Amino acid sequence: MVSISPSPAPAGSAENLNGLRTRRTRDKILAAAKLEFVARGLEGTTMESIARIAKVNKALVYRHFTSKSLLFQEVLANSYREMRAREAELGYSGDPVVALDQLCAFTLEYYVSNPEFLILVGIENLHKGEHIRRIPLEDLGVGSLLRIMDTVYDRGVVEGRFRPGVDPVELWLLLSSLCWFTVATSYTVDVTFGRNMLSPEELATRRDNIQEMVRRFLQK
Amino acid sequence: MVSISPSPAPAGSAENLNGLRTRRTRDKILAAAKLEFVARGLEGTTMESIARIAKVNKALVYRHFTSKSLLFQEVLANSYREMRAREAELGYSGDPVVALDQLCAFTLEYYVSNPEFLILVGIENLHKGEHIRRIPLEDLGVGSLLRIMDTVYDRGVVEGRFRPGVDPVELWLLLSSLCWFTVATSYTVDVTFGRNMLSPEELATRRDNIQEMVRRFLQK
Amino acid sequence: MVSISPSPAPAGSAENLNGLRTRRTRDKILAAAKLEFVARGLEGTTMESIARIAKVNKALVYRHFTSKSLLFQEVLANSYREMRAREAELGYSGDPVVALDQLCAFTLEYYVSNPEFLILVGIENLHKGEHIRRIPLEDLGVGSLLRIMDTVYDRGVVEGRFRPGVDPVELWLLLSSLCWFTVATSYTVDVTFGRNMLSPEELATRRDNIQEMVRRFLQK
Amino acid sequence: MVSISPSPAPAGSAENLNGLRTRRTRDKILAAAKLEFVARGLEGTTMESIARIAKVNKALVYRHFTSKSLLFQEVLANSYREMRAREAELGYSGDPVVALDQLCAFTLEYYVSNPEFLILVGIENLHKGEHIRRIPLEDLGVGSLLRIMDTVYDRGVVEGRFRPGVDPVELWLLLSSLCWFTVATSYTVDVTFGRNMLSPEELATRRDNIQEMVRRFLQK
DNA sequence: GATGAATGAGGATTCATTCAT
DNA sequence: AATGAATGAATCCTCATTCAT
Repeated sequence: MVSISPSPAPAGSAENLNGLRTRRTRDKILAAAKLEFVARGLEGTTMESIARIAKVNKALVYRHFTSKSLLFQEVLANSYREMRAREAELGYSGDPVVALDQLCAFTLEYYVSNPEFLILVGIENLHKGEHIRRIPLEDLGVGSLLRIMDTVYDRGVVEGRFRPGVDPVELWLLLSSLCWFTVATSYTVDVTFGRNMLSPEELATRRDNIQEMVRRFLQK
Repeated sequence: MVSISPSPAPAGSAENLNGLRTRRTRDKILAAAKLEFVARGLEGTTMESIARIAKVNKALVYRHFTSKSLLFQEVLANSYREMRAREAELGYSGDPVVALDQLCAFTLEYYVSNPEFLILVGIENLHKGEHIRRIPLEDLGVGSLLRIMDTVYDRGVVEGRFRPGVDPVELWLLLSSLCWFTVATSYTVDVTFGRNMLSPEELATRRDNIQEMVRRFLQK
Repeated sequence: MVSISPSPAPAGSAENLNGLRTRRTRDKILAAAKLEFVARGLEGTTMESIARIAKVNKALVYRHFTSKSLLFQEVLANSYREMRAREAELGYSGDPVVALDQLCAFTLEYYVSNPEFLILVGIENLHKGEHIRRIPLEDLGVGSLLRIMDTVYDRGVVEGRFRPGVDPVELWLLLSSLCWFTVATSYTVDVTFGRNMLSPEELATRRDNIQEMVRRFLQK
Repeated sequence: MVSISPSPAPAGSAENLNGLRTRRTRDKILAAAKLEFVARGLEGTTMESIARIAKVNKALVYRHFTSKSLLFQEVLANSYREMRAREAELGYSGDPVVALDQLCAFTLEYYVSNPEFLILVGIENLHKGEHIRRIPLEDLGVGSLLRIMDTVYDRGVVEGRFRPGVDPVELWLLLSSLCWFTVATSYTVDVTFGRNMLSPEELATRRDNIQEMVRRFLQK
């Protein structure tokens, strides 16, 4: 797992250069791998194509990541980390109802804008979670999200705007469900219902409905 | 799944016997293929293993289904047909609110009991819907479902128990979302949230919450 | 292991033709594999080259023999079988002393003329016997050889020409040792002693000395 | 094996320290290489594993030995040198018959205790002697051995205890053969004859028989 | 309809070796 | 002397698919 080294090394030192070179190579490979895994799936992706896209030698990919499985694991971990980082950046309103709306909007927005994340997670679920299981929990870090859920919900209850007795995790899972499906099943829904869930108009409606639904769910 | 026609054939008729044999062979292959596709994914499944499980020759699989892609398409179509058949069997209450609860419960129940369906659909979405696109629409037949949605919703509106202005399809997509996620992301949610969404207790809570959510969504 | 089918099939029958085709293919592959294993060793040999020499598709080699390791095992088993067959053919003199001479001469001759056998066995010993361990014992069949040893030695003792108390197996191992080294270490002996043990003159001397040595070993 | 020169170097001399370091590095690599070549064969051994075991960088192995082939050549040369050193140490009895017995015992003992030597030589013969050919003859130095053979045999002839007319080299080759086989084919003999030639009891019998055989071979 | 044999095109992984520092 | 990064060429094995019967 790449962690940004906080210790600045003397510029020009061999160690540093090598470190930098390594970092850059790793990142190039990770980017190429993500691209391919998302586009072609785990089995559909070849180490060859990853190497080609990253413009490095195939053997180098192995030197850095040991196997396709571990490479996927790394890509997955990175995707979780990225999402966590985004969440952490967000500033939620002090008004719990507004904050809830923001949360709905952000989640839908994030899923729609980052379908790769859903695809990777979809792949992982089809593989029974065998990769995610090996990722250190802190790398998945849903902690910040749960803190947000807790804060917003508690405040809403305290202010008398939300009914008590709802499990914030459960609440988030429901909220997430509503956004997830929109992206994760867009192709089959498109064909079966003749409805493109990802068109701007549909998305706007969906966002409104999701917000409405969640809001009503918490009303007293 | 194609079920063996119960219509009695004249005993001893070679043609008929052959027809039966063929039907049975097709079904054996389809069953084996479904098993494998669900267990190993599209690329993870080999025609060899399908043939082995179906206890037929590999070339025979080709004779019947032409290619792996078409075989998957058939398996997928069958899964949709099967679900449609189940829906058609259901009897919904005359009370629209109760009917809505039943619909929520049935959908969650069906997804949980038939994760293969979600897996196949998940695979299909990861393949950008390239197979489902080629299935005749009437084979997918969501028609009956939509009729049910319309009927229930309209009655609820007429009876003054549901607010007007909601799109029944949209309603169903939201309802489906809430059930889908539970099954489709169970592995990753298990790891990230340390919560087994498929445990009986969790499922009961989830069902209650889904019903509550949908009910409130339609309240005036 | 190819065993010659004793049940004659109707000529022209598909089953028979397939069987024949299979047999011929197997044999071609086995011959090519033996050639390569002997020339390049186990790791030095590629399945590719075996296929090329046998003029069949590489995948076919796998269809027939599953893996390089099993293919080597088969080649090894065949070599043992061949040698056993040769021994069985031999007619030994009724005079035990003469028979012993014949045995020495035959063994040296066989090793010299079939260095592939020694090479394969050499490879196998370098691999700690991992392949031969899996060959059914009857396929290795040293039985006939041991019967010969017993017979000749016993007669010699009975006739008062050999001293008693020698273990026939031990006797054979010693005899074999003397012939084996000649072939198995010819390259290094050639360089270190500047002596080509496989030249005709050297071989003649060696044969005489081996016979002399074994004869004297059994003298009363 | 190159042993570290005991000649004391001026303390603190950088050059000397470097020389020592170099020598030690070479020796570590050679030791690791021998270990691996013996355990996995020439093709089975990777430069990577040698470097890992020697705890040095892979490129350093190349700096010191240029190629795997040359490294093997060096390991082989060292093994020959080592054996020669051992022989030189031995003190043989003045009684030629006793000396002969000692020679048999020593050779068998040495082969049994140093199977790596036989394995390396076995590998080399499977490679048609391509490495040993490039080793300077004096490094292989069988000279001392031959001098011993000559001395012992001549004395035996002079004393009238050995028959004349035997080639001492031939004599040694026969003697060596009897010991060699015991170690070099132990795995296959174990399986085919169900007899562990390397068990202590078997070894004792073998030693006795070899001595008996050689003794009788030289008797008048 | 059904089968066993055969194939071409990969695909993951490894390895001896070289390069830059 | 010593190292970590990088590479080109294989190598074993698999698989969807076709052929001959």
